[in-house]
Amino acid sequence: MIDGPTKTLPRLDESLLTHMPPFSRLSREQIRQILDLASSRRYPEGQAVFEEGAEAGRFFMLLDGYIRVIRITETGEQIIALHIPPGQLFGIAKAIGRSSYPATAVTASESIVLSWPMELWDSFLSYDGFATETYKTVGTRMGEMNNRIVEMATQQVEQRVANALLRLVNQTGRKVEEGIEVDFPITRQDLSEMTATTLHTVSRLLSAWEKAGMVKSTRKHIIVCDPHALVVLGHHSSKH
Amino acid sequence: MIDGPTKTLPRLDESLLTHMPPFSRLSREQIRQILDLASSRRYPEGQAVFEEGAEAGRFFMLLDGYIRVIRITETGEQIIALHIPPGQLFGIAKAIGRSSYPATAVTASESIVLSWPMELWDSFLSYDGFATETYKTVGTRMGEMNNRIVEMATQQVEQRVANALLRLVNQTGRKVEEGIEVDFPITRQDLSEMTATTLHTVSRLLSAWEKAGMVKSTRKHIIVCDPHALVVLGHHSSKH
DNA sequence: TGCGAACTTTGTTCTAGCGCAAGGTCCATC
DNA sequence: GATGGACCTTGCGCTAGAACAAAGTTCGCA
Repeated sequence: MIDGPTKTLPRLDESLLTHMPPFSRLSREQIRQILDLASSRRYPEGQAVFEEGAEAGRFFMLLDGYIRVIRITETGEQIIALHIPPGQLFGIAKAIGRSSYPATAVTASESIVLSWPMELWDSFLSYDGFATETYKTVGTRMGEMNNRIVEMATQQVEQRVANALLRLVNQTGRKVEEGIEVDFPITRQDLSEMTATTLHTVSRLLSAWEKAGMVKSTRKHIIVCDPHALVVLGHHSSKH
Repeated sequence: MIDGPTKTLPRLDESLLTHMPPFSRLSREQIRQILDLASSRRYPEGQAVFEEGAEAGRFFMLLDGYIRVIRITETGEQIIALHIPPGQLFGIAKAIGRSSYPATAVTASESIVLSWPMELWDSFLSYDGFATETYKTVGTRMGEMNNRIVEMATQQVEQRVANALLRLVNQTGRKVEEGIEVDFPITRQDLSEMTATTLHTVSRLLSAWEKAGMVKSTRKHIIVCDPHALVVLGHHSSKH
């Protein structure tokens, strides 16, 4: 079966949303209403869901997969701003008083996404708990950005990469035999775009950490074996 | 006359708020109500209005002066996150779903500040235009943080300092005979904390720019004479 | 009017990590 | 099962800018 770009998948079940924070205080009927207004769509890995600067016509909830929020400079460099795990809203330009998307959203792995027309935003705000949860999300993301600025301003590359990797496994980690694995395909290049360094430096660091038994990595996969050791590295004072 | 810490200055005039965006759509009576609930206070230069991590008991509006939003690392380094010009709300933790302040606010020059107990926040949200303007402010600040991350990740020190200086004169500049002057006392150290570099490097850059006739600076004062030349410097490609 | 603290300048040395280069490995596709 | 593209590794030299150092300047205040 082939899905057209904005086609709806087989009827969505209420249980999809009942445990997602923005909707968790709603009744089954309310959730039914919300689902009936939603489009759902599957995106293969690496697809753009929306582009920076485009008119913010819809807002989204990630049901499954991972979203990478990126920005691109005039000179073509990519910066990865954020990874979004399942269960979160994204593309919520209206929540920060914008009418266009401030960044590009790309799937980091195959993903299932719900979306609604932005015209419905104001009506969603009146659902119990929705506004609160939304602004909490905004606050969290702001906090993350802030921490990132502080990190980039004060820490060495090794510490930044260690911290970025820790954040990834904390937020999106999947337990495997040897440790905790980042739950989506990730390259050295990706990590370098998250930490403002080069893929070469990331590669060298991962090699060194692998020799020290702290991580294990293969093509596009990274397993953290000894998180504590990474934490130590990450806290390692500052530029002294 | 000596003001106690939370004392109210002589009765506040409605005209103070009528042209501030968050309140500009309100009637004279509504503004009167709001002012009657406010405390106003004068802070000398360099005073903390609130500290990172403290319980967010009040929210604020800057009437006059400048606020510097800073964060401090475990190792004691300061990062300047933002400067807030008169007419803006700050310390609005509730707007991003937080119960504590995410950063420290210090006056960059002598300032006059209104404040209200955070318990009033929800009631303020129902004033026409207040919520919209507030979330726009949040969005703008998020955008600035985002740009800063991109800048730090892709640009050289010289470009970052040039851009930071341009932003300062654009947002807070005062026209003087020789050009545009930053409207509050600012040291090389401050500029370095805004751009993740050292005061030495900033000093060298300013010296060079002064020789080239682009700026004029004295102790704690910087005048930009040739903004266009700085713009050119700031856009100067990237790390190539 | 003289002292000390805060701020600024400028020179020199040193290094983290980037740029460049080359080669290796994995994987999809035909 | 061969070809090409995407991804990864490693070595080496170089440079932006931090660190270190020392002296000069401005200002508030006793």
